[in-house]
Amino acid sequence: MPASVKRLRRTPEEARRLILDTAQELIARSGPEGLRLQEIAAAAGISHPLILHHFGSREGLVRALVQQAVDELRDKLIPAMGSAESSLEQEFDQVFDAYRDGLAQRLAWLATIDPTGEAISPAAVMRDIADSLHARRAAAAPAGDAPDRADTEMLVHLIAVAAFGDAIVGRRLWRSAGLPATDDTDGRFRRWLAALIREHSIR
Amino acid sequence: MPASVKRLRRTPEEARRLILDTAQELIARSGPEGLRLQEIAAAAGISHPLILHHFGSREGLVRALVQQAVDELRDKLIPAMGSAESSLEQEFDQVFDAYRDGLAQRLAWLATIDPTGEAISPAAVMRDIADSLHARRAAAAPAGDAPDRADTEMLVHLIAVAAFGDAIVGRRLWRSAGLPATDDTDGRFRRWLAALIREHSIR
DNA sequence: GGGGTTGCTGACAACAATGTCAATATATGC
DNA sequence: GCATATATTGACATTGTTGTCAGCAACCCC
Repeated sequence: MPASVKRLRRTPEEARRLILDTAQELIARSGPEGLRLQEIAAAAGISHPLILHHFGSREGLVRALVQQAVDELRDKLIPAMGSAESSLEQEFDQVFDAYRDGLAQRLAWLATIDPTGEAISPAAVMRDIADSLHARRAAAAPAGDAPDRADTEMLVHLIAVAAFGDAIVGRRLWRSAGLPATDDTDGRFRRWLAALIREHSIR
Repeated sequence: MPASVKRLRRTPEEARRLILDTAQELIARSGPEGLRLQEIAAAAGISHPLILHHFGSREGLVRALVQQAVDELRDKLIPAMGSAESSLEQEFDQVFDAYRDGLAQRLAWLATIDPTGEAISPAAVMRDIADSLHARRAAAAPAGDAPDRADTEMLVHLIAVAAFGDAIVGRRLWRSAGLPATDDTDGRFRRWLAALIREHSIR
């Protein structure tokens, strides 16, 4: 009759991971609007006070989710834009794919939660990327015709905002343009953009 | 003694406008996350059941807000990209400015609420814009060298996603790049992008 | 194996949010 | 003026959500 209740005991790190991953899945599926502790707990197979135990409050969980999204973006973007060997087209695929699985959605959520952009650490990701790309462009350019540093910064900015915008409203826009919202259309846009950039770099 | 309670009686259209405008302001200020009927009512100087009376439910209000955002974008974008006389730089300013006052934020909210993009009317805005721009490019091009229609579609898509992405994460990215998040930086990016496009169009 | 640390849970408290309803005030038409 | 229609509201019901707390159970260390 003791009905011995088996209870799983995780390390704090495991528990946090489990909770964050579950919350992330829920956000990717139904958006951050209805992110409830009970729902996360049910999906993760735990009780909701456990979330409060590990994150202190709902806001603590939100902060952790946002921080994870920012870290994830950085970890994907730096290798994507830093590799010296891959072609521009391959890099673009990596950058655009980095936003999949709801990452762009979570970042957009962050933007609505924190419109001013003060809450999260700046983390000079873009500068690192610009540094890396600029070094490659300078090396590739003919002697005496080194590209402008500002030009590289603008280029990085364009790729970043375009990839982000495309991830969020791209499909919608294709439909609105009367084109099929398919992977093929996505790919054609990436290749077109790569061609545009290459054309500009060569001058 | 009767303390005759002055009661303002609006037309249904006026009431809906008041509610929508108030809600919109609140969203622009503190994001759509904490959009509560009581809060809107307090800011508008009405009681919260009035909102339910005019929109049926909270979801009805959200639908109306989203529809208004889409309409607003269309009404701003078509004249911005359709005018034949203005320079590319002027057009860009109009397109980028169209997202101000929280419009981009509301559209991003829409994207998180309705990830698939089925809930709202497609409204072939992008096709109309592409049509208009394509006609101008064809007219401007030398005979026998008409630009590709697909090229124009890609161009419109690029401008749209870049402006949208810039509106949401642009400032954040500039900081991350170590550049000042100012109007000047914004303007330099727009002009740089305009130059890139012009360079491409001339070929 | 005994004791301490702590991950974990069920039950409850407190509050907030949407939605309902009867009543009231204001406009309009006659 | 009077009656009708309806915009508007205060009070209430209901439900859901975050947060608290005491106690239970798993693991570690001696």
